[in-house]
Amino acid sequence: MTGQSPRPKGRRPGDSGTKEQILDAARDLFADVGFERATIRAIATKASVDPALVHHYFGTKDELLVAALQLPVDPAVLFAGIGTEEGNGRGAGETVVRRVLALWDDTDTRAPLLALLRTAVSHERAAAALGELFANTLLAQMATLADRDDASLRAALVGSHIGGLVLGRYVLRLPPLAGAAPDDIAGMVGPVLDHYLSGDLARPAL
Amino acid sequence: MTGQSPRPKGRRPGDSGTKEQILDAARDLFADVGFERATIRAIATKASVDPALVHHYFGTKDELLVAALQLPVDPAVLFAGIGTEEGNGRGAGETVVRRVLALWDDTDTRAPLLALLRTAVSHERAAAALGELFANTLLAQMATLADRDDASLRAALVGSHIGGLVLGRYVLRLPPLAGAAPDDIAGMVGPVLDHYLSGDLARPAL
DNA sequence: CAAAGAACTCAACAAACGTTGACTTATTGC
DNA sequence: GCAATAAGTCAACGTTTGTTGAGTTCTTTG
Repeated sequence: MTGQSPRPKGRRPGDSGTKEQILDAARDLFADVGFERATIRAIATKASVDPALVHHYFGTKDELLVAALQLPVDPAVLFAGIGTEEGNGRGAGETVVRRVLALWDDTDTRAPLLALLRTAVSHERAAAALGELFANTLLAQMATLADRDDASLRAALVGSHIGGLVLGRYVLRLPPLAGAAPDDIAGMVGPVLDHYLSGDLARPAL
Repeated sequence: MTGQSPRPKGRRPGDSGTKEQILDAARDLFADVGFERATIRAIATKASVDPALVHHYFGTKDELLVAALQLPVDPAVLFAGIGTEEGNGRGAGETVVRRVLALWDDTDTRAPLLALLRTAVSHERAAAALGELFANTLLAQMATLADRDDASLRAALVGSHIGGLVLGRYVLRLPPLAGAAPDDIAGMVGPVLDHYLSGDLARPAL
């Protein structure tokens, strides 16, 4: 092995999915080390590509960020059925927790979500995006509750509890949380979410 | 304004609290923009000091981080009384929430805490520190519950819920959470914490 | 009052960063 | 089949970064 395969110079024949490779690499690195430490050079290397190509496709690094942060999950699906007549009451919260954990336990979907969370905490723009995401989509799904005047507060309580769960299990990796089975967690947290969704906030029935 | 006061060259007379100024500046910047974007030069400028002095005192930037991350709050005080005979049952969770919010609403104590949270999400070392902090000190305060075999799980649930609350109110700034009065939040979240602390996790009394 | 050391600045280092422009190769439209 | 354009590499740019070593001024110790 003397010549270590110097990359060919021009365009590749056929349909190389290079653009997606770059996005995948970017999401992986954003998720692993956050926005600042994920250098364009590292992303390019991971995608087996020249750094200049990243700019050729996405322009500046910030633009690459917003391109990589496009959610692979429709949040409306996550909360589908919450607050409707059938989905209301017992089990709704548990279902949501189970869906969220399933999403985060799958390696493919975890990367972009972790990337979003990591950057949201340090990047003002991503924070706003995540905030709107929770506020709008969760609220929109709380159909039968939407007329209550405290609906957005209820949504915020639910969202923040789920956020804390994710933070503890996947970012901080608190042992009891990271080690527990999804069903167990859903069984314990779900009822609390139900309470936040439809219970009496002032006079809790505990 | 021709000569813009070039700094004197040697040691200052008297007792200049420069070391603390540097730590304060570091905490402010870590809290504002996170670890990576808080450059040593910016910290030094904010502290009205030469960048080299930062190294003179704290060595590498990572060492400055751990020095700045020393909590200004004894977490044991935060959870004092939780799980004891008097503090148990009604009101314990509400008290904790009120204490936590008071801490985060105070600008002086918020900076180092925000710095800790921001860096914990992107820095492996800070994440471990925050994790241990919650696990150990919260657990240690749950006196009467410590013999239960699920004590650490209960502590993790409480900690993650509080973490989510902080995340939503101070980092993402979700309007309903950021705008609510501390007492209102404590009234709604407190009972849930009580449930996590001493309620029946498997068969929730909702 | 001299010597040791702490506090402090200055100038510069090497490395890494995001970004750019010129160039080469394949594909597409007419 | 010939231009226009997209896909791709290469080498280099100007900054900014963390960090260092030498030098200067004050304080402390004996």
